[in-house]
Amino acid sequence: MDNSEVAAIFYEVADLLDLQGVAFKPNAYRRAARSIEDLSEDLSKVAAEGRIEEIPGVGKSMAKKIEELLMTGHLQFLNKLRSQVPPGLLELLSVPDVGPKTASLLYKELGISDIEHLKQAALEHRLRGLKGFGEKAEERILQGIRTLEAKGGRILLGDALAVASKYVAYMRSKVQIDLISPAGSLRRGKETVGDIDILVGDDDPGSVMDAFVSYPEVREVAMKGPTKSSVVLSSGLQVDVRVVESSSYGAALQYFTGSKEHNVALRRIGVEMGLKLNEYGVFERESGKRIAGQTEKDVYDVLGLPLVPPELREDSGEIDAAKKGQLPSLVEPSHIRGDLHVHSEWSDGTGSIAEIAAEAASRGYEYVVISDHSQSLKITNGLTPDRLRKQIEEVRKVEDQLDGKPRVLAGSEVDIKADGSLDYPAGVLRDLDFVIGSVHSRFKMDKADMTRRILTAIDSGWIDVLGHPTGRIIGHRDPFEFDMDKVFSEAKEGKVCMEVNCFPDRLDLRDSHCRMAKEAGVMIALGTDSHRLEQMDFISLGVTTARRGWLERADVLNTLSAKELSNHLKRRRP
DNA sequence: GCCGTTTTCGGCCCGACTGTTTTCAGTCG
Repeated sequence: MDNSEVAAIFYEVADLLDLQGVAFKPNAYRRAARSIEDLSEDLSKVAAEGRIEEIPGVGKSMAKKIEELLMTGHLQFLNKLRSQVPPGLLELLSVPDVGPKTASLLYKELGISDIEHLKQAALEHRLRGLKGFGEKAEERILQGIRTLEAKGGRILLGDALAVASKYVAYMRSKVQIDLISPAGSLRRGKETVGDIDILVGDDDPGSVMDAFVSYPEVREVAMKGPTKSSVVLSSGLQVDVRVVESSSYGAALQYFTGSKEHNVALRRIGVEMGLKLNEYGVFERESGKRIAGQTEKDVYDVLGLPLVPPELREDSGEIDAAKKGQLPSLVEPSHIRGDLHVHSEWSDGTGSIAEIAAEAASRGYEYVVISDHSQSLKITNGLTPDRLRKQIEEVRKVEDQLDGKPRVLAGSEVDIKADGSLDYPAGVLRDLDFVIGSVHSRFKMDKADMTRRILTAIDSGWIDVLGHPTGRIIGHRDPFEFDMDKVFSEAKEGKVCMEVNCFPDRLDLRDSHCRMAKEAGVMIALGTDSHRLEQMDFISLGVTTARRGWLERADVLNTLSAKELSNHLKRRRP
């Protein structure tokens, strides 16, 4: 039973308690579940060392339940709860506008215990007799079920950013707006987002709202109030906008950026100081006097904290770090001096080496790594040793023509075969400036074999970077299993970097794994895995992921200058 | 069920919007 399984069980307990109308406990379980998810070590290890109760939000009672889960794989308490709540009632909670109160009411009054029956009842107009239910409520629930059936999913950060910037540009074109910014999980840079939040600071909310709902791609206006509106786009994506007076913009931006848990923690600090936080500002409880709100920094200031970067606002240790003045100084886009993973037309990319080099130069990079696929990956037109030698000649030629601005490194994304050997012999690898080793096949190997496979590749001494280390494709392929602790410690030993593959549906390593890698002393290399020139933009998604993983400039390989990089690479050739 | 330089008991974040209410409960973020 791993951490995420224990967390999932606690979430279920919380929902079941909610359905029974139990107060406060549900949130206690949710808080503990979140702490467990964020834990950077195995729960079983924490348990073995008697440190379970050190997990935030876990006390005696939950510690016992965790131990029971780890020992037996079951939880009596959960079984009891399940027997008290009809199966299926849980799924009702996933319907928008159906919360615990409504779900229990539906069950008690109409015996409804799953979405299918709810849909039937709504279609037959059997809901409108219920207390608090009218025609509208019935329609809303039907609409909610349709929305759920239609999408249910979250969209990739890269896609959401594009939608948001288009939307913001539209609103700006329609009406004069003082201040506007995406907020929510989008601003925090989560790898996927469920909806898009936009915050506006303006003293004329009416016209902003009108502009907002007039966006051509709006399919449905779900709600429209004087300061808050919500629409569904034809893609099914929900977009919320909130308008506050410009003088409250900082407080509101803080508030709507979240995360919810981060904000709860901040308000708790506020309460201790006799302050009240809301989207309009920070107020003294006694006098009601407003003491901050213009900027986000002011809000954190009056709480005695430095400004916490949005990417860290997950209540996963950043508040403590802020209190102690130990927030990391995060890596920034401007620190990045090159792209370490780019495909050309030699394999399955589209750009020529000269075009890629020119693109890198136009981005102000000092270097770029050409890293096409190796020979086994036939489907990508992987390079035979012969073609690779020719490509290296071409790389040298282009670099000479540009007088080394940028430096163009001859690299390869070399396949790590099932036995851990590399797809080129040493004689070929020796001619390369930069080697990314990647697993592209046999993802379903068992954990021990996959661990051995990766360790063998690292131990070869040839690879500089382990490419997309977990192999996941967000929403399509789960990460493959291997012993990350072992791999990280071996990588540290061999001075091998882990990649953050910046491709929008990879982001691999992910944020939390970056943090683990840093703690293990492993450097991160950002590579866009570009197959077209414009995809080199993806570097910003990688920087965001690195920031969410608490990485600083010194943790990221591509913050080195060209000279430092080549020294680094020279040092570690076998 | 957790937690505490005000507390080991008594709190537990806060406000907008909707629908159906004739003053507010439920849901959401």
